[in-house]
Amino acid sequence: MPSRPPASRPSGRPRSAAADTAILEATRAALVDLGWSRLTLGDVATRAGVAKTTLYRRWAGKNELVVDAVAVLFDELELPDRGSLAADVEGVVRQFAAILDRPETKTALMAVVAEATRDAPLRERIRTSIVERQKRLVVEGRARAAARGELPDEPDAGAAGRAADLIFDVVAGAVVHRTLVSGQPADAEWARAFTRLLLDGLAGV
Amino acid sequence: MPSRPPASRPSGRPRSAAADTAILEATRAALVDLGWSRLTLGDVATRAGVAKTTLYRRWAGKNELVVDAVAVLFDELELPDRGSLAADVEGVVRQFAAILDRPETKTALMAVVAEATRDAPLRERIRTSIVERQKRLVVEGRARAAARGELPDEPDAGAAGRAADLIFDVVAGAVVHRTLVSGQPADAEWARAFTRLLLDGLAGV
Amino acid sequence: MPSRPPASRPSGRPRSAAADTAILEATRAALVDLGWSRLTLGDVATRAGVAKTTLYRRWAGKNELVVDAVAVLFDELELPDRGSLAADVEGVVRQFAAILDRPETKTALMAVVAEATRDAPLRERIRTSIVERQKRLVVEGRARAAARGELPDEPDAGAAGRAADLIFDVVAGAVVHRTLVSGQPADAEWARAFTRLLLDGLAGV
Amino acid sequence: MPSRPPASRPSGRPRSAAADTAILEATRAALVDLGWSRLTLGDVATRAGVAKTTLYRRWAGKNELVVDAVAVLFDELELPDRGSLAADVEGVVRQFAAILDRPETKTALMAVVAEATRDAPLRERIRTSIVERQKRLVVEGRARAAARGELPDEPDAGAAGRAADLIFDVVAGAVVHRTLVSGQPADAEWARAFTRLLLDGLAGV
DNA sequence: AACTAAACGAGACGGTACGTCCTGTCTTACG
DNA sequence: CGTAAGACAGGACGTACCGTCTCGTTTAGTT
Repeated sequence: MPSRPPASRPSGRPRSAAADTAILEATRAALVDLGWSRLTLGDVATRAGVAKTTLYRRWAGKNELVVDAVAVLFDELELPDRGSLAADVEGVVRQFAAILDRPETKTALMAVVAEATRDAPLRERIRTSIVERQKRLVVEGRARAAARGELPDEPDAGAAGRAADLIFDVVAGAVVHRTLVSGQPADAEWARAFTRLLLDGLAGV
Repeated sequence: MPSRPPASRPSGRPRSAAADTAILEATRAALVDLGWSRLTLGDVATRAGVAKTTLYRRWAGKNELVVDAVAVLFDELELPDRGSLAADVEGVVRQFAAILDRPETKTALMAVVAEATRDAPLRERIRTSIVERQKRLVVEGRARAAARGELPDEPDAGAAGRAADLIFDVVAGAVVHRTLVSGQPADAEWARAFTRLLLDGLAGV
Repeated sequence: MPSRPPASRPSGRPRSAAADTAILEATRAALVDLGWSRLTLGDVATRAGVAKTTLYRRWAGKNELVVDAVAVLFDELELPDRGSLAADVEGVVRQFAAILDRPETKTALMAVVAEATRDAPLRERIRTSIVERQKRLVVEGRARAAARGELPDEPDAGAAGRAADLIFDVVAGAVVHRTLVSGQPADAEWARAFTRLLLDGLAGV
Repeated sequence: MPSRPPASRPSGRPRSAAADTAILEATRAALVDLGWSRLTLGDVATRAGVAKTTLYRRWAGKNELVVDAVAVLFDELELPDRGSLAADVEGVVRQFAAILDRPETKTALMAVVAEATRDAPLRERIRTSIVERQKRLVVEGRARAAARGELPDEPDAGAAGRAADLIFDVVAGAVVHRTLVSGQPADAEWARAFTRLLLDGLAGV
């Protein structure tokens, strides 16, 4: 994920692959220890046993580095068939909450989102590295629910996409807001209540 | 909102009230111009025509100052009776989206939330200054809907509180996620679709 | 000697005089320990117990700092009446050689002269801080010799100035070249031989 | 002059002779453009169209390289018979002044001398590459003057050597000090005045 | 009207991190 | 094995802010 030079002819000494992974691991460790705002690239470099130049050769700055360091954590999310739409939703909500409960994601996610409000390339990086990548869960879940007959098929691809976007924003937004803004745990009880609301709507609560 | 000294004997020159408002205005202006991360307290002081000491006498640091400067913007939210629960929800969603579209809130809100993940007093300040203060909208809206017969009464106060919390996280989280994380506009069409989902649930979409 | 801001109204906290002297002393100590090329301003600041900013607020860079730190050492030169022109010359030559034998002058003098070849303000600083200030020795010595009848009076002030310049360049240049370029000690024997050459010329050797 | 490896078996690809001269020329060009302190070996390598490794294989560092690059310039000095000792001295002084007026010598000579104060091998390199090599001029000039009967013969070789050292330091030192420390031109008038002083001594001025 | 005590502007202070530059070494592929 | 290319660890650079401090100067409310 670090920016590569034009992939023409690799002349000179090649970049160390070990450095890449060491830097990303060091970044996550530093996030845990220091949080986003007190994390410094000099410290990350030291932790990784790497010179600052090596780090700056690969990433433009703190934001880009942190996005890459954190993005991979969201790939843990999976959607095993739990038998019903409600169980699937509840399951993924609790997985997502668990990831957001980690100190490295907690401190980093909102920070890079904040930075991204004034930095379009960073916004794009977040979108492709995190948002779009996890949207698969919604698509998969809806397909499974449709196969079970719990939801109607959606023949219009455009409408299906918009619906997936909406659902993703609602689910992810609710969990993020609960844990990071309201500062309350998204525990089992909350996941159940949220799932009921999502499936049945306000009237059903 | 700036921290006052123990209100014992006000001896010596009193603090300038003009300085307070000048500082908060300068903070919002600096947020617009520079964004959160490039805002510096020295610059805010200069813009406000105030010495740095004056600023630090009132606020502990950047985070506290920014929370105070931004919190007031959310007080613009109101809930006029638009005739139906759906119209009320859609209205408040669009108001909230409009506030989040301002450059000063956009850049500041997620930044202070990120800082708050490692700073309990700041978390509390956000909760009381912003979150709890706006939760009134949910309570009011539900009461009105109950009066209209659109929603059942909720006799249990505890359950009502939990439901309000949940709904607030879902609504606010969805709008925040849509605009700041996904980076898409929460426009009229989206507000309508979100309202339908919130009221009728997934099955109804 | 550090550059002062326009001496109008001293507003704000005044500069620490202690910092000035601590920095200059630290500079000389660092020159002794490290030599000119390995001296770093960060290290000088640390030795002086001062922040780098404090140092840069007063001096534009390494060269200016070192000139000021070293210039004062040349003020030790004096010209007591030793009874004859030859004795006076020999005395001042040996004093000058002793100063140039110190590690801090040895490493610093030629270095700043080298830098000055591409930096007119620095050249001027060296001229006024060191060269012109010590030229007094030549003027004084010649006056004394004239009083003794060893040298003719020089009625033309312009010619006297040019002669003083020439003599100064010859004396200082010879000692500097002997010690720093040829790398030989300007000891008593050499001082005597040089004095004889200066007074009597090549023919007399 | 670049350090050669033990002259055993020249196995493998031989070193490029063209590289040596290209590097020395590039060094002189860089000295003219940048001066000593801003000259970097990376830049010299680039100018010479050579890799840094090639450069480091031949010279230990900046100082050694610069001494070699500059030393050759002093070989231009010659001592044609100008008919009298005075004319010979004045001629060589003006030649030497002309060489010191070049930007590459001006900036480099004092810099390497300064470095040499803390680096014995470098000091030796300067002595053999520059100082001792040019001392021939003094020896030759004195011999010619003796042949003309302007100076007495010096039968004692040791004394002759010491006298040559002294004269060299006086002449070279005066020109260097005049041009680089005092920052004044060693022009024709100055050369004439200096020559008179050197030949006749202070009393004769 | 004079005194007192805190707030005020200005800006220097000791620090920390920045992102860049250069050094001297190394690791590739090529000749 | 020499070479061009360029990545590497290390370390200094000069700048920007931080949050604190020390000045001299207001500005209220006592005395």
